[in-house]
Amino acid sequence: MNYTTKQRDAVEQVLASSARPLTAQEIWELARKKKSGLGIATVYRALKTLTKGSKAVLVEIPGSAPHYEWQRGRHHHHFLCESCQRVFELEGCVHQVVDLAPKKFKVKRHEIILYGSCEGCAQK
Amino acid sequence: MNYTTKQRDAVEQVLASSARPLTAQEIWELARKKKSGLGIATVYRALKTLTKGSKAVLVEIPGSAPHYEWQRGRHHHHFLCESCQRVFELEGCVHQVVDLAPKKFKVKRHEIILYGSCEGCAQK
DNA sequence: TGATAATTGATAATCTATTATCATTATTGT
DNA sequence: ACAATAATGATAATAGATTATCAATTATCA
Repeated sequence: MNYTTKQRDAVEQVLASSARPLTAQEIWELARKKKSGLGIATVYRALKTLTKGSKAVLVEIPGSAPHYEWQRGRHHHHFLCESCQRVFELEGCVHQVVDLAPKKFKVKRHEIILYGSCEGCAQK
Repeated sequence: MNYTTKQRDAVEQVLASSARPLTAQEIWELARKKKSGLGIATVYRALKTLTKGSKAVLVEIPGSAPHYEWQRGRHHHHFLCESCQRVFELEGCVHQVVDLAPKKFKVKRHEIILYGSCEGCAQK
């Protein structure tokens, strides 16, 4: 009940080799170069399997389409370039942000999202 | 070209008197108590006018429906209670978060979102 | 008060990402 | 190679929030 297929391999390879989170569309465009004829539905099916297995993570950034990123384990945050619309991973964290909550609130997780221009777009 | 109506007043009053961001549905339910028969479309029309005029702001939190909050001017962030699904405003900020971006990136704004349980839900 | 133009309520339509459907094709264990 | 079953591709369908449409109602001001 879990065959190995070229379509799944293609999706997994695309995600695993990307330095930044990608949209389902981007993944589709890149993966179909490895497996022509690949359907978008199969991309979603593969993404679903990967996220359920904790191999990939859905990244939701207000103001942009849903992105998917390979699960590399380390805690990090994101940057959305409002010019090219690409999402970048940011290293590190400012853990003190959890102190912004009232003392009686229980903070389980947090997100820090920066918006602006990436290196390439900032130069123009 | 801008009549004063009870429906708009109702929507504005609901938003302006709420301590936390509300969804369009919540605003509708509260505002129709002030103006019976109020339609959801009118709520959206009022929200659109208010946000365009910078009197209200759309608050998007991954994992929850869109919320709207009255524009009170002070910089702040949000907390989503994953139990009751309500969004709360948090006072203050940890400005160092902007340093998470690579030096050549230009950071224009940022969002900090905390997730967990609000006071009421944490007790249960 | 009346004419004029904006607003409203009900609801159909839209939008975008994702899922369901189903006939066809491919993978697996024997 | 073969039967059994899972995976695929094309596309219709779905979901949730918001917008468009349009006849009926209402605010405004001369």
